Amino acid sequence: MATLNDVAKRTNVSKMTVSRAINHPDQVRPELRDAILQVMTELNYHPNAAARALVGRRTRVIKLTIFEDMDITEPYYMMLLAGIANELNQHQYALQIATRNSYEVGECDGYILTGIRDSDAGWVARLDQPVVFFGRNRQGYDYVDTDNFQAIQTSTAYAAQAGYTYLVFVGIAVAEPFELDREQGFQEYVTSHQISAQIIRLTNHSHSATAYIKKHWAEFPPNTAFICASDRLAIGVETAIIDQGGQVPSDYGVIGFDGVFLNQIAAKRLTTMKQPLEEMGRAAARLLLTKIAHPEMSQASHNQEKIIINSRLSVAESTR
Amino acid sequence: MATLNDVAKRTNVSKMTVSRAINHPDQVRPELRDAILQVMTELNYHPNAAARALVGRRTRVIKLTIFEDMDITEPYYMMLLAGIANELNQHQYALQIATRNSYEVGECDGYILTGIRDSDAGWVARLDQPVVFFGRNRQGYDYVDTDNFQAIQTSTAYAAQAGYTYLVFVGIAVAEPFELDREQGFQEYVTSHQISAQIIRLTNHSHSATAYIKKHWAEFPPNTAFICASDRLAIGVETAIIDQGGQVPSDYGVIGFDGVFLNQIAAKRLTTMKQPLEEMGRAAARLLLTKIAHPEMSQASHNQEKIIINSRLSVAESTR
DNA sequence: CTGTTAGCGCTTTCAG
DNA sequence: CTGAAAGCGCTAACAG
Repeated sequence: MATLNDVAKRTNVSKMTVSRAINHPDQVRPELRDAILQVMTELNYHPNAAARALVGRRTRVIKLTIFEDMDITEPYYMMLLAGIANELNQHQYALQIATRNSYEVGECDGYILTGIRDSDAGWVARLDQPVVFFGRNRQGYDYVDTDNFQAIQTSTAYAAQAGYTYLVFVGIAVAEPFELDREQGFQEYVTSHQISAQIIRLTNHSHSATAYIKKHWAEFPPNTAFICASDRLAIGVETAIIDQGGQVPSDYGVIGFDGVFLNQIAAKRLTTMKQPLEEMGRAAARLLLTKIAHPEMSQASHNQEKIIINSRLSVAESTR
Repeated sequence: MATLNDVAKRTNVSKMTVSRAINHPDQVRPELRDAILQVMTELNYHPNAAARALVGRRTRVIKLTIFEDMDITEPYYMMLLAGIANELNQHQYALQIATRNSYEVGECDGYILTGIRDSDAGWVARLDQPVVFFGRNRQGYDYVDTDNFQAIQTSTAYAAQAGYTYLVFVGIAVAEPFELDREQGFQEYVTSHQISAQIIRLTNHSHSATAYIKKHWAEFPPNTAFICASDRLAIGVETAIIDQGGQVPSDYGVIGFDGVFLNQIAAKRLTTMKQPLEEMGRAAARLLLTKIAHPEMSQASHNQEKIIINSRLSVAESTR
């Protein structure tokens, strides 16, 4: 491994000049600089990250939490991760994966947190570096999210306008902000438009939905649309309808949420509220890097920074 | 941030003694050691990773490649990642995500590679740290994999013994070792047992399978079983069969591959060859850490180290 | 068992 | 524009 010194000797300058050629190119005579750069590639020189981190107190490492209880089989997280990684890489930052046991192994310049539970509040508050959340949170941390309230209103309005006269919201039985926002979006829409509707809450598995819909089939006359809080639930609903002999989309509509992958797998490709996760990941990374670059910003304004990225209804074969 | 020196002063010893209390506890008088440990927690001292990396020439960082062209929506990768992260964390190693553009930002002690294409051969060969592949490879790198040949033979044998008399292998149209092994496993089984069979190759999307099966429906008499190279294809096959009015599993059997997640989503839960991905990830991490700990091992024996982890047939509702 | 010395590779002063 | 000195936090190697 070539060091700064190796390059310096070969070029007959001090290592400081080489260092400057890298970090402050304008402070070095152009021809000298070019000669140095030349030698650097010849020697395949790469600055030692540890040494830089030691002297500069910045590691160029960002940590992202991945927890076991996060249902990591959701392709969701991988898309996020890819978006974050790509954005960080453009800025020469590395992405490290943190788990509950390892968030303190090795230093970093900032954290992107997702899947945090109330019981994590303690250590999260003690983190000594800037933090960005993925998903709305009540603790006042900056975050990136989509507007869940408005997304479901859009889905619901679409179903209503397509002429479905009975609307069912199939939600996930968790008391998280994202879910409450979605339910509320549905509720307010059907109330203000005086549409017959009901809300059901299930565990987020396709078979929960299938079982529920079959069991309560009598409650769902033709011209019912199901607005689901995830594609996983939507697939289960679709399976149940087909199994009962219902016609999709002519008699029954199904709308999912996420649009990462499962919507493509469904027998009738799902109409779904598609979250631009790659972009959301990038936005989280950018926000964090900005906070790192401007520490005063994080301190001065105590108000919570929010980046809301719109989801888009992707219309397919499960609605008319 | 407390440093070694802070702890040393508070304890009235030299910082070397503190260092020893951490790294070579047996070389420090027990009572002194306990006092030091006590002060360390009081001061919330954590060794600086950069300083250690600088002096020790080991970063305690492992990089895992995640490429855009890897179809990262496959929950597959996330499971792998989780397994690797968990194992590394137990050994106080951090996991970093590398992309094609960023594999050289920051040092590491080793690489776990997956999704590598022939065009990557150049930079892969130039990596100056131990490497473990995920998946069999022709370039002679150590790897972790499941026995694809034998896994498909098991699936095929299961279908035959269940009394399905016509067997169809639904493969993925790529010329990768994993796929060739699977096809060969099928081929050899049906040949040696003189079973009527055919092989088809499709892009790995459920709708490719649905479309193909519907179009060629006449070729598949009752008592046909489909052995698929992925759960994604299997779901598509199942959808087609149901759509054509075929009975699963009484007249038609479907067997998938992977068993991560999609098998649960299918209308009839899939019988599938379940890869223990979390365990495979852990195994890859362990193998790599062993190579790092014993560099001589990597050099001395030029033969390729292989860790083969058995997949298990998980029987559900799509076969009788 | 404990302390001293030296140095990992780099950058931030401060002098030229 | 360029160089010399000092030090980031830690540990290996040698003394005691």
